[in-house]
Amino acid sequence: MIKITLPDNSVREFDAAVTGMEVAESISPRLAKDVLSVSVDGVVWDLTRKIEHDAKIKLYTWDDREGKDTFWHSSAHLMAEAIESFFPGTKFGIGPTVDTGFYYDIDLPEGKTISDKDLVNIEKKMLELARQKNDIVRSEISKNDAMAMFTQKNDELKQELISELEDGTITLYNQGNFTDLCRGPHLPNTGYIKAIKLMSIAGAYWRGDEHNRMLTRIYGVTFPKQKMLDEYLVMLEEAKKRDHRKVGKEMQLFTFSENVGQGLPLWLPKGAQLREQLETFLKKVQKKYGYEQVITPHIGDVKLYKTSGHFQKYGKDSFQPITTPAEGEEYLLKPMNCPHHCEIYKAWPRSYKDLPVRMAEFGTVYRYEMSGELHGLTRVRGFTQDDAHLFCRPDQVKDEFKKVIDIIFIIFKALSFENYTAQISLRDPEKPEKYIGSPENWDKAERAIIEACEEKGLNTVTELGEAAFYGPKLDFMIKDALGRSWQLGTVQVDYNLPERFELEYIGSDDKRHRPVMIHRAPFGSMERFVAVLIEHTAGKFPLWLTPEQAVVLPISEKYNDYAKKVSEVLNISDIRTVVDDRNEKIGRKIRDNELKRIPYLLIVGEKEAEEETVSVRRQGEGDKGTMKVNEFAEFIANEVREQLSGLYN
RNA sequence: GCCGGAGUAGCUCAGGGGUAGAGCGCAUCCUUGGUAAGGAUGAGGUCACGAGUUCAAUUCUCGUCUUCGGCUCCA
Repeated sequence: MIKITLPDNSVREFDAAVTGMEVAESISPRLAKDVLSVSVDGVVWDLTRKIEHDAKIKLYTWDDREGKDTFWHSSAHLMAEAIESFFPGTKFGIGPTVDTGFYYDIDLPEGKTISDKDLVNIEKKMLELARQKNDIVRSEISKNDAMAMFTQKNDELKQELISELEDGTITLYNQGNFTDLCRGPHLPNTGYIKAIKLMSIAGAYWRGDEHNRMLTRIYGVTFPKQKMLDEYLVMLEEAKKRDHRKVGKEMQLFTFSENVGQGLPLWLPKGAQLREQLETFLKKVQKKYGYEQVITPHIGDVKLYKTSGHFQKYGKDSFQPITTPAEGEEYLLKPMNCPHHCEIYKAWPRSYKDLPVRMAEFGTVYRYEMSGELHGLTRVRGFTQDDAHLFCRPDQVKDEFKKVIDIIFIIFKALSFENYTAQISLRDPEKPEKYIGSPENWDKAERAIIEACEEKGLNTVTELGEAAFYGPKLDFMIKDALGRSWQLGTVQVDYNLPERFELEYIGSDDKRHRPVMIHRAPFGSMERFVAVLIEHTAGKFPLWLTPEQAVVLPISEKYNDYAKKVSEVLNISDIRTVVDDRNEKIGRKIRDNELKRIPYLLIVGEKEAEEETVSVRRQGEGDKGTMKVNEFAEFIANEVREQLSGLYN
C-alpha cells in the first residue's frame, strides 16, 4: 500500500508502486494530458518513474516553472539528438533551461561550423523526431561505466562532468538513438513537443571561463502548441519595437558617431531635456533629504586611485593615464567620483555634529568596457552617475541606508517601475583575495545592509560574490523590453575607503574617529536609466518628464501667428510647447505628432484664434474639447503637480 | 577581448562582376484645409574603410572599423 499526499493534503492510496502519471490519471484525464513532471518529497521526477514509498507529491504543468523546465530540458535533448544526426561526432557540454527556453553548448567535429541555415534543418529534424513520440527512458549507471561510455564517444566534455559526480548518483536518459548524461527529469516521450524555434547561435566559453575553449551555443524555445509559439514570436516583435536604441533614434534623444568613438553617447536636444528633467527631479528629492551638490573635475591624479585601490584593481584594463608634457605627471580620466568626494570631506575638519555629510554630484565617469560589451545606452564607456556619498558615524549607517532606499522608491514611484528585483550582493567567501579591507569591517557592512533591508521589509535575493571589491551592495535590477536584466540603483556600505583616505571626525569624546561611507546612485547612470525608461514606456514618457509636452497645430498657415502666440504663452508658464507650422493638412499634422508621442496636441484655427482658445487632443485618446489658453496652462500644470504630488514637497 | 551574423540615400530596406533602386523623410512650388498620410517637381549615395583577384569590384577574397545576438567582464 502506497499513500500519496497531494498539495491540498488529500491522500490517495495505491496497491503498489505508482508513477506520477498514474496519479494524474487517477485524478482527471485532463490533468493526465497536461501534466509534465512531478515532485516527490520536494524533488522533481519523471512522470514515468515509480514511486515506491509513501510520499508527498505535486504535479506540474506548463503553468509551473518546474513543468516548463522539464519540457525545455527534454527539448534540449531533442535538439542534441537532431544535431548529432547532422554532425556525428559532436561533443555535448551542458544543455540547461533558461527563462525563455533552453540552450545546448556543443563542440562540433573538427572543421565543421554551423550557420543559421542549419538551424532550420535542425528544427525540421527535431519536429520529425518529436512526431515519432520516442519514449525518454531513465537509467542508472555506475561511474566507471559512464566514464567508459563517454570515453568511447571521445566526449571529453562529458568525461569532465562525470569525473565530478559521485558514483551511484549518475543517470542516463535515452530517446531514439540518442543517450545523454543527465540528472533529469524529462517528459515521458518526445511527442509532447509540438512547436520549435531555434533562436540563435552564439559562442560560449566552456564552464563559463574565458580561459577555456569556446563552444557553440544554440538557443531554442519550444511549446506544446504551435499557437503558443506564434504568440511568443509576435511578442518578441513587439518588444523589439520598444528597443531604446530604435525609439531613441526615432525620438531624436541620442545618437552615436564613429568619429567620436564607440560607447560614447551624444545626447541630442530632446534627450538632454529629458535628462535635465530627471536631474532636476532627483535634486529636489535629495535637497529634501539633506544632500548638498558638489562639482569635481573629470580627471584626477593617479595617486588618488592608487589610494582608493581602484588603480591596482582596474588600472591595467582601463583607459590609460594622461601624462603632462613637462613634468610627466599622470592623470586618470575619473572612473569613480568617490575619491574626489573623499578629498572634499577632508577639506576641513569634521565634527560628529556635522555628520552625516551627504555629498551629491551628477558625475561623469569614463570606464573602458570591452568592445563586445557595448550596448546602446545600457553599457557605454562614458556616463553620468547620479552619485552621492554619505559620510556618517557608525551609529547612523542603518538609518542613512534606509533613507536611501526611500529615495529609490520615490523614483520608482514617480516612474511607475513596479517589477524590480532587490539584490543583496555580498562577497564570495571562497575568494577573499578579490576584496580589500578586514573581514571584521566586511561583516559589519554586510550586516548593516541585511538588517536595513529587513527593517524596511524589502523583498530581496542574496548573491554571493557580487559585491564591489571595497564593500557589499544592495542593487536594484530592472528588466528591459526583451527581458534582459539591468542593474540600475545601487547602495553600497563601505568601511574601507574611509580608512584608505584616512577620513576622520572628532567625536563627542574629543577623540578622532573614522566615518563610514555609503555610496549610492538611485538611477545608477543616467544613460542606462533612460534606456530602461524608454523601454518601459515605449517612449511615452509621463507628462512631467517628456521633452515636448504639447504641440500647437494650426489648421492652415493663416493661423501660424496665433499658434506661435499660444506656444509662447505656454512656454512662459513652463509648459514645453512647440509649433508644427508645416504646410500640411490638419489630419496629417495630427497623425505625425501622435506618432511623435507628444502628450497634448493643440489644434487652432479661425474659431480658436477669435476666442483665444485651443482645441485639446490627448495623445492616444483623441479630442478633449476646447479650452481657453490659460485654462489649458493651468490644466496641464495640475496634471504635472498630481503626478509628482508628495514626492518631494 | 572571444564565437557567429550584418554594413547600399537622413530612416527602413530591395538589388547584384559592366560604377545603383523603392517607400518614408528633406527642398521648392501648387493647395489653405477642422481631428491619424493632399498634389507636382527636385536634391541626396566613393554601395563602411583599405588591400587583393579581374579587362572591369558596390557585388568575389582577405584585413580594418562600426554594429547586432551571445559568452566573459562590469569600480
